[in-house]
Amino acid sequence: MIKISSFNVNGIRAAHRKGFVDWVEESDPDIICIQELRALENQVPKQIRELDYHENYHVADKKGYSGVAIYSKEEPLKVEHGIGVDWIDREGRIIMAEFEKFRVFSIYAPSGTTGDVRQDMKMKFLADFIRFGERYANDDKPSVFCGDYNICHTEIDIHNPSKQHKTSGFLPEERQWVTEFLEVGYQDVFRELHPGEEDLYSWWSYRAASKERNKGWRIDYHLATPKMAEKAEEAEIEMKWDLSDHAPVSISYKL
Amino acid sequence: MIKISSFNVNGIRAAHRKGFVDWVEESDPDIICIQELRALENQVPKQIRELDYHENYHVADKKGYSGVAIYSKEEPLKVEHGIGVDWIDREGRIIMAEFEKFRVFSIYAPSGTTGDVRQDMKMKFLADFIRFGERYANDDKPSVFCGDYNICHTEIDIHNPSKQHKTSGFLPEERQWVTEFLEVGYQDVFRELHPGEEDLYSWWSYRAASKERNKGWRIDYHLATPKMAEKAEEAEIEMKWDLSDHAPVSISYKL
DNA sequence: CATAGGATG
DNA sequence: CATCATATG
Repeated sequence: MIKISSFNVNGIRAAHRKGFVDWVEESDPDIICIQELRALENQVPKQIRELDYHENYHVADKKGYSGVAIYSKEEPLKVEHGIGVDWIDREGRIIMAEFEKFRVFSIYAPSGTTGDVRQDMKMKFLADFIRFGERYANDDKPSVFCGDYNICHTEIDIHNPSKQHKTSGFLPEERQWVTEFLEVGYQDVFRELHPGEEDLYSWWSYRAASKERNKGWRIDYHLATPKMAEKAEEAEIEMKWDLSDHAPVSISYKL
Repeated sequence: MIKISSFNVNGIRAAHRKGFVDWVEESDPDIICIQELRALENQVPKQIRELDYHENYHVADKKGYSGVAIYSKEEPLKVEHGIGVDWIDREGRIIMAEFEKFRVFSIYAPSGTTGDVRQDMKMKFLADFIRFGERYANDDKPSVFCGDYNICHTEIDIHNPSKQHKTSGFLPEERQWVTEFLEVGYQDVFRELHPGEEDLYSWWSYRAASKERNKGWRIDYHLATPKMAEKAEEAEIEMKWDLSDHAPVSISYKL
């Protein structure tokens, strides 16, 4: 069994102060897909770097902004950064680690909440990203795209859906994009293991005590090819840790 | 007896979080000369504004920067802001409150620690300020200029003096300026009440545990005309409070 | 080392 | 509401 966790840490240094290392030791994932590192590699706290994982990073040009990583107990056979689109790759949003039996991606899609300019870039990112996804959809080697997509797919993925139809992250065109990505050949592994189950979220606003009231959004996914998804056994959102505004989404695969 | 406190709060909002109101209630000064407010008047915490003091402010153009105030139990007969030099007055460094029997000033001299440009401005400020001091030196009404001058006068006003002769705040020309200000007709009231006494400081760097080791500087003064200084009875640096990197310098005058 | 404001989420 | 960068001290 391989346990893979997807976790937007909202600043690895902040998460470290709140007990990131305790989480790693207790949850003990084999692979951790990190998003929003908000640090350069050499700014990652020493206690984290001393964990028994191979670390691979893809950071943004801009300091303190974005950045993804994959930590793995096993050393990857190959690591790739970005998707080959310059402006995207300078924002540190995609990294891939290839192992003998599968590939893992750590993905951080742009947020569109700050206005039209960023919303337009988000949609551009998504358009390019779907083509990137097509490259791996029919490959013999199973793949899983873990990360923060900043989109809730369906009404049960967001609290108070009726009031959110004009909110970035739940716009019709964004939700449609998730549907299209699934049509390319990916499966929403967490949802398949918890079909129809309500009130399962992976992000809560820091405002208005959203987490204690569980007024959240499910925007962090494992999107996997069928050969990967069929191996999934158990999926959990690790809500008990308060390390970030997101919670780790951890899934065990029988590989 | 009138107790006047001079206190660089290093951000009134931060000082408030650490118990500024407790200090006011326990120390109970009649007049508080505040420096480095680092807030607009309407950003001052409500609990402070609800204290039983008349408040008068002189803030900087730049938000979160500099700013002085005088809080007084009695309402001033007159309040004046600045010294009539535009660039100085836009930095919120001087306010005067006039009462029946005396005048009080709250002064915040520039720091020169960030480099030559600011050091030059500090010396320019001091040159203009000495002319401002001359206006009140021979006035019948006693005056006291309370504040943070960012200068240690003599070797006993700074820890480790032999190593500081090239440090902004203890440069020969700065120390000479204090001497000249005294020659204009002001007295260093705290020092006159504690002549020759060592290890009396009003500021400690936040670095290297300077305060617990009492590795400080005395840069906050009551500089008073003779008619004011002769009324001083008791002077204390209130080190027990940890509200700022400075401590309040409180002197009681028999007026 | 600490306080602010500003950008970003 | 929170994290980070930058200016200032």
